[in-house]
Amino acid sequence: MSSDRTYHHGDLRRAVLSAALDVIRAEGPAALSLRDLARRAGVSHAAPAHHFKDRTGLLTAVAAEGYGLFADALADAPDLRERGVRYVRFAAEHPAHFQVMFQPDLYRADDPDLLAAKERASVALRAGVTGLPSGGGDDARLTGVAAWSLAHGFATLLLSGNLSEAVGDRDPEEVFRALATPVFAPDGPN
Amino acid sequence: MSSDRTYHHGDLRRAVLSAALDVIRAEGPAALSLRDLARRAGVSHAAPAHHFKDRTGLLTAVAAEGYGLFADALADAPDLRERGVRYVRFAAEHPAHFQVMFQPDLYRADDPDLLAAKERASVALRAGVTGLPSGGGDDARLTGVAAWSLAHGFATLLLSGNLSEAVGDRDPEEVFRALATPVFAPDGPN
DNA sequence: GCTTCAATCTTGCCAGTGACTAGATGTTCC
DNA sequence: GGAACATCTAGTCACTGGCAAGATTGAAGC
Repeated sequence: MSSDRTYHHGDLRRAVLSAALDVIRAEGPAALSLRDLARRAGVSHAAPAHHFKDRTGLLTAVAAEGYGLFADALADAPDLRERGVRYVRFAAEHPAHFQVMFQPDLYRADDPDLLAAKERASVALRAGVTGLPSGGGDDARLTGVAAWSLAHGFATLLLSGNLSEAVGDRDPEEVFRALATPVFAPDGPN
Repeated sequence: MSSDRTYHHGDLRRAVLSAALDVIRAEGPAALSLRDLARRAGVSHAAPAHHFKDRTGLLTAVAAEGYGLFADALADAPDLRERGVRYVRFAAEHPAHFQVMFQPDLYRADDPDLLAAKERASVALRAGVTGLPSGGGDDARLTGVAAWSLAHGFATLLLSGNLSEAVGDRDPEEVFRALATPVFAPDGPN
């Protein structure tokens, strides 16, 4: 942070994006105000518009960045259960991104950058499901959706505060690993 | 709808609530505007405030109503899998309620009416989990969280449009029943 | 070095919104 | 029929998103 503010900010795009993530994490996407973000960055109220066009554009950028990070986080998971663990970990570490990503009415779903990142994530998510013992048929697809649902449900319930009682002060990842093991363990008990 | 509008609306509270559900279903909670709802109901812009105090109050009422309907929908489910099916059915039939219920930053979580309804739903959700073969210990709690996560994940992915490919034109309930059967069937295979 | 040009940022403006206040209207109950 | 109350209206204010016009800066070409 340079105190000698010049006319040009330097990296306003990242500054606004980061401030937006802070606000979303703390108060949810509904509390986002472009003017507030501009004030935090120390620029005029119309400056962010040049980088994001409008409020929806900003949220689209958040979602796109989120899907990119998501794809990276899921890559190279050894098995289905571990992929679920990384899914939960991503949600816990990037709650703002995660929240926006799965509320399509907040952003422009047809944005090219977003579509590309989402496709990358989709590939990373699907990889390995077809390598299950049940083969690559309809069963495998159902198994994939079940695994996705389990991880996604745990992640969203966690972020909405609905698991605070069940998880307690334990690491959410570990709780998920424990409950996921009997469900689709590659070599677990049962 | 009476065309002979009188000074008193008759049931403005329900009219605003219903209009709100329509908007949320179509465009999400972010698109809610109290003034728009007032226009739809044919009353002045400040009329809804008497029934809901403010925007947050309206969303609190939506969440409270949702938890009440939710508790009713879950009551008397024969087994854990069927409870999951009803969970998914509720989300599909009441998408607006469901969306708001699980975004606590939208409403006042300490509202008495809401807390009462949520407690009812919580009881209905937990009932039967302790009656599982694994007993009432920590395993049962994990199984309960797993079942909840599975149903909740499927429901939210469904509402966010992420399962349109996997579900196709089939009934979501049936798809869920199919994928849930091997996971925690009361008397299924394995 | 100087000019041109595009990118970035500022200022000013407008319509729409949420929230508040004071007052008007209708209803209920005695 | 009149008082007390719930409900609705009208007016206002601060704030927001979005747009347009202009100012400032940095970079590329000559």
